[in-house]
Amino acid sequence: MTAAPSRREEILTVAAALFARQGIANTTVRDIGEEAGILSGSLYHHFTSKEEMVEEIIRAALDPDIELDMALAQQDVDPVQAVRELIERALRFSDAHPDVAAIIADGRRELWTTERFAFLRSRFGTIKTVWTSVLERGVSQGVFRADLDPDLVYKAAMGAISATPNWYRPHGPQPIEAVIEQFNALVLGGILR
Amino acid sequence: MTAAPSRREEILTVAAALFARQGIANTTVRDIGEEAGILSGSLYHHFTSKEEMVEEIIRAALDPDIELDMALAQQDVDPVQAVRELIERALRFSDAHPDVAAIIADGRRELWTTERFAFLRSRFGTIKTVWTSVLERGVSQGVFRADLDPDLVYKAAMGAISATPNWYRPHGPQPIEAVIEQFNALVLGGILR
DNA sequence: GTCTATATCCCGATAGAC
DNA sequence: GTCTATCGGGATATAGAC
Repeated sequence: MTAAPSRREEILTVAAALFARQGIANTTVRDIGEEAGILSGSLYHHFTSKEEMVEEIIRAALDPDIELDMALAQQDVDPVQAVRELIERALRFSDAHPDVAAIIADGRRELWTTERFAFLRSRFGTIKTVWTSVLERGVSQGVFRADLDPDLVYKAAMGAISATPNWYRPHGPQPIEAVIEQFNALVLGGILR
Repeated sequence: MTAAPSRREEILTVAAALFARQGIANTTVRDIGEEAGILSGSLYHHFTSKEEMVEEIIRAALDPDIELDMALAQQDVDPVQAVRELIERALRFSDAHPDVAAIIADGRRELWTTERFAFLRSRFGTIKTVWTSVLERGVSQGVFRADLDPDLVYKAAMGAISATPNWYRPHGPQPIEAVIEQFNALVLGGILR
């Protein structure tokens, strides 16, 4: 019962695929027009700029679960279980929104330094805070190794997760659950006392 | 007793810094000229194209230790020790050649799809083979977990390592040895039986 | 070896007809 | 809502004087 996609949404879908495959800067508005069956000039009836398309693509994928981010942080949840959920949530995002995951990972430098995408920095800042506070709690509870550097563990784990768009394909031979399983074993094995 | 750098080398040094900071596509030959104290047109007396600069920068950093890559693979080295060395070698590269590490990580899509940089694909293909064969040997020897997926472990570890240029700064507060130590504990803890 | 000057191309974006 | 036509700008690269 999904409503028929508006022309605007159709265009964003093909644009997202192009941005993910070729990178934002290497995708021209003429590319997008060609793929969408429209002339590049006509795109500007729907959008005011290419940047606006990028922003809308990213926001559409990010917005739905904003409120879930903080849930695991300050609580009295088991740190081990919290780490599992953080890993699963991040990997399921790459599975559900592979184009956006690729766009964010690949366009990192470009997006991070553009005023328009400041919301991305703050969003990932929040995610980092959640990770490190969970890790710190695990250390102080003696369930994670005492010599563990929460900041570095976050960077390493997020680095590995951010790279998944380079090789993971949704609906491919490897189910996302298997990837989650391996990541859980890898990360938890690496940090448990 | 290092020889005085040639003009060519001077230019490549500032170009590498710009490519690492701004990305290859976002760095213009005018940027490079300005930073090197030369006009953009004059750069073409030294180089035939911007691509040539990129290639020479990468090759200069990569070439020296080509022959060391295969050393750890087929041997009868202890798999645990081999993993330690693979991690250390990769991280020391990011420490010794931070600009090139950043250029390769950030320019991945662009470089990987350009004929001129096919040598990069083959180079990293070799590295992957070494990692996975070491991991497989560890599994079959019963020292690594039996359910471990060598391919995925390589991708995760390399993803984390490739992201280090985003946050690690040579000569910064954190010595590379500390980073190596943490990565070793993290990865080995994650894969040991 | 560097500068002056510019060719050539492609990009994002706009204006107005239909 | 799409097309025709094009502007204005910035990119790589070149030609020839000094």
